[in-house]
Amino acid sequence: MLSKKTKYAINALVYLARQSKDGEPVQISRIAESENIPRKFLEAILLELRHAGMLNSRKGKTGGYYLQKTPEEINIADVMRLFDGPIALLPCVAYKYYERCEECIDEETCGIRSVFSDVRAQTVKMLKGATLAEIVSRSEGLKKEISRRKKPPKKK
Amino acid sequence: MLSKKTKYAINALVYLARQSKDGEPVQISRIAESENIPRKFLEAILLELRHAGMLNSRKGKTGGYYLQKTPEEINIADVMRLFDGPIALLPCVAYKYYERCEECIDEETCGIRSVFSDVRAQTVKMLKGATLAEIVSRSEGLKKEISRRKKPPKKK
DNA sequence: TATAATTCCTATCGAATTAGTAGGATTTTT
DNA sequence: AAAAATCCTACTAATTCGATAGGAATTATA
Repeated sequence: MLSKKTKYAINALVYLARQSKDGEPVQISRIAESENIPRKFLEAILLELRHAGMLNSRKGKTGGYYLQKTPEEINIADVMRLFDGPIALLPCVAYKYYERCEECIDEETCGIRSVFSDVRAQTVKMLKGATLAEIVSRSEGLKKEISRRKKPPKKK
Repeated sequence: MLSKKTKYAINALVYLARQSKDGEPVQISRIAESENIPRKFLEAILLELRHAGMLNSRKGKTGGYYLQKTPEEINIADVMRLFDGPIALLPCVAYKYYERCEECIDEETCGIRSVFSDVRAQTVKMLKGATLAEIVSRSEGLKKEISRRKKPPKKK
């Protein structure tokens, strides 16, 4: 499961993708209240996102955070790696965080590894496609579908 | 990432799928040595697998563990759920372990949830297909491929 | 130029989880 | 009766998670 940190990070990023028109900074406390995230915890999270180059900030009285990249360039895979580490379920199939399984007898012929290698490839593919833009778009789609269902079609 | 417990469990199960001819029990200490798993830890793991109905055991001098189901019937998804809980990355897209995200504002229109729902579906599908039989078969396939590469084809 | 409001940053903390270990009870074969 | 295996409960050290505290630095504005 995702850590709360990662979940909060994604929610904050999506919020910024929606809110910040023309890149105007949004205050931490505003994001925290809107997204039900503990203020101080969010502070630490946004800081890390800035260090990772996804966000930028302005200090002082009119300060706040805003996206450093476009919503198309920020994806869930990168956010997850930043806070939770590898997406792979086994260290021996991770790409950036590769590590041999200590108990492993023969990595090359390991059927377990083969399975988890496939799982990782599929998952990474899907999570890279999950950009902030894609998430916002999906949400819009869901809203439309629901309002369509609530207003039943007129009789002929 | 998988816990060591889950990894050990899978390795032990695959070992049993390979070793136990005609369902003869295999001793814990033998599995532990062969698969590089701490003896006492493995003891606890096998016990859980028995309680879950995947293994059975015989006590006493000629005792040990053996598969309770066929290698086709035991899959990685079930083992992971047993030790690590849900396969879903968000509680709100888990099936058996469903839980609302506390911070969530509207589950129905959540684009994040939509993405992770897809990821879960794909992952579960792959992990259910990953039976002990499939894993052993993949391993055999890999062995053959390697030996083919080492003996280069004869000249015409 | 003071001050109010914001981010920046380090340190700390309690609770939960992980990865085991200890030790003896129970069961079965010889 | 002894040997050898599983069964079962309890414990523990180390790490991670989810946060909080408190103040330094920065910036707009009265």
